[in-house]
Order: sequence, then C-alpha cells, then structure tokens
Amino acid sequence: MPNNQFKKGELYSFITGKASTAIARRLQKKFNSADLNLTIEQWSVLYHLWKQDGISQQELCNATFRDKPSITRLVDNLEKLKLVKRVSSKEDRRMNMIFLTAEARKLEIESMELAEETLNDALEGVPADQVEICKQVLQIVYDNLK
Amino acid sequence: MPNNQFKKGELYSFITGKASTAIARRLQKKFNSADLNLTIEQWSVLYHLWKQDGISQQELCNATFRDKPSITRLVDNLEKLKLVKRVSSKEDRRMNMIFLTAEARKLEIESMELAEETLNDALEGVPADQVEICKQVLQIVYDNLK
DNA sequence: TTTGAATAGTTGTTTAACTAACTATATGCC
DNA sequence: GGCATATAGTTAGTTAAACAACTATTCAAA
Repeated sequence: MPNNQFKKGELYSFITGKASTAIARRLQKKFNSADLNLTIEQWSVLYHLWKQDGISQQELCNATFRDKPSITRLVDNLEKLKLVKRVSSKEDRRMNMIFLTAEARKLEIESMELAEETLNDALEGVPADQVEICKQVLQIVYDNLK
Repeated sequence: MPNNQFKKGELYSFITGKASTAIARRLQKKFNSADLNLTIEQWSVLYHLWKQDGISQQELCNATFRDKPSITRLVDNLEKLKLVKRVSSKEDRRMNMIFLTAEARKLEIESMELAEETLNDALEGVPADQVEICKQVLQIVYDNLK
C-alpha cells in the first residue's frame, strides 16, 4: 500500500518549495538592503568555504548539491567579484582548489547574521519541537532522493 | 529573545531548499523518462490550470508564487508547445485569459500520478503525523514571509 | 472630460540550473 | 609502457528567476 499522504491539493507546495523560495527571496532582499552585492547562490558557496576553503570544485558540488557546470559558473562569478581564487592543485592538476580572499572573509559575519535573522522571521510562532520534526522530515526526504 | 532555533550548521538546508530541489529533480527525471516534454515549472502552471482554466496571468502569478515576467515567459513557452492559448478578455482588454488545449488536458492524469509517486518516494519511512507537522510548519513559514 | 494613478502584461539584462559534449589529467590493468 | 576508463573541470544551448523599465488599458477624481 503506498503511503498516499498527499491529497492533490497539498502536493503543489512540497514540490515547488514555496517555503524555501520565500526564505531565499527574503534573504536576498536583506542582502540587497545591506548593500551586500551577493546572490543567494553565491552566498551558498561562500557558506561552505567559510567553514573550510582550499577545497575542490567537486567538493563544492557535493556540499552545495549543485552540478559541475553550476559550480564552474558560480566560481567564475565569485572570481570576477574577487571573492575567491582558483589555485590549481599540485598533487592532481585536474583539480582547482578554491580559496577565499580577504574581501570574502569580511562578509561572513554580516551575511550569517542576516541569514539567522531571516530564519527567525520565517519560524516566528513555530514551536521549537515542531521545527525539529520538520528539519528531520526534510533531511529524510533529501536522503531518500539524493 | 529571538527564537534562535538554528545552529549555524543547520541553517543551510532550510535556506537553499535542498529537499524541494531533490523532489523537483526526481519529478523532472520521471517526466523525462515518461517522454513528458515538460519542465517542472511548466507543469506547475498547468497544475493550476487543470483545477481551473480561463484565469488571468496575474491569477497565475498569485497561484504559482511567481512574478509577472516569469509567467509571461512560461505562458510563451507553453503556447509554443501548444498546451495553452492566450485569449484577450472582453471585459478588460489588459488581461489575457489562459486556456488549456485538448493536448494539455491529456497530460493531467499521467503527470499527477508521477508527482504523487515522487512524493511517496520522498516520504518513504516518514510517519504520517510527522509529515502533517512538516506541512504545517512550511505553511507557517510561507505565511510569515510571503 | 481629461488627467493621474493603478493594474495587466511585455521586454531587456543578468544570474543560475540542467543536459550534453568536450578537454585534460590521472589511474589501473595488460 | 600503453591503452582504456574514470575523474575534474569547461563550454554551449535552453529554460527559468529577479529586477527595472516599458506599453496599454482602466478607473476615479477634479
């Protein structure tokens, strides 16, 4: 028996991700208001580089759940913005190691604060235990499909 | 006191919508395998037209949570595919009423089945009451931000 | 009745996602 | 060593999203 948990009328939002779209738009607006000249996608790459830089583009693909062409272009654009640098690996010359510039490091605190603020806006009025369950469900969904 | 429910390491997925991205990719693959020549975005427009067609582009904007230029182009492409027709409204000539073609009506059942199948894949192993809570949380998030 | 504001939709530009096809380098097997 | 295969990354083409600027139409108030 299929666990047919979705009546037709409810399936739309789950597939189209209206909630995460709304979150991303809100964060982008906050970035723009703060004159952070960054797209959410660029920020999502920096997010992982702030945790650790000097990783390969392939590792960025895995971390950000994007394919290789997407990362190529995001790194292109981040390089144009002088926020990252490609350094060809000496052990394996197929690989580019991606490093943050000093400029990019300056953006971490402000942008992360705006991200946390956005999530607080989003989760206003939601009990913590329900947020916890929601996170768990979304994690299982991701694991089921990735 | 802000309800700081997200530790740094957890905030990424919520903002980038990895779960809904995974769902959309899976559904797109099912469409492609079934030779349904449709993007998920196009499907999301048809989804609302199957419920009721003859609505304006603005109503499609509201229903799909997209802006006007996005709908203009989606309708352009759906028209090229001969799945919808723009009909200028007689009461208000600024408006286009969007109608499904017979061709588009044929796609409803198959594509909806694939969508339900995708959600069943996604929610495999998740108890129904947790799915319910997750839906409620995402609805609140959307309402908080829209 | 005309003028000014609001509404519906379009167009142009930039950024990004996805697929397929491509180059270059590394690896492993004979 | 040489060749097949896998891996890292790039390029090209189509579709879509976000934003700003634009046209056409409607509506309301002076």
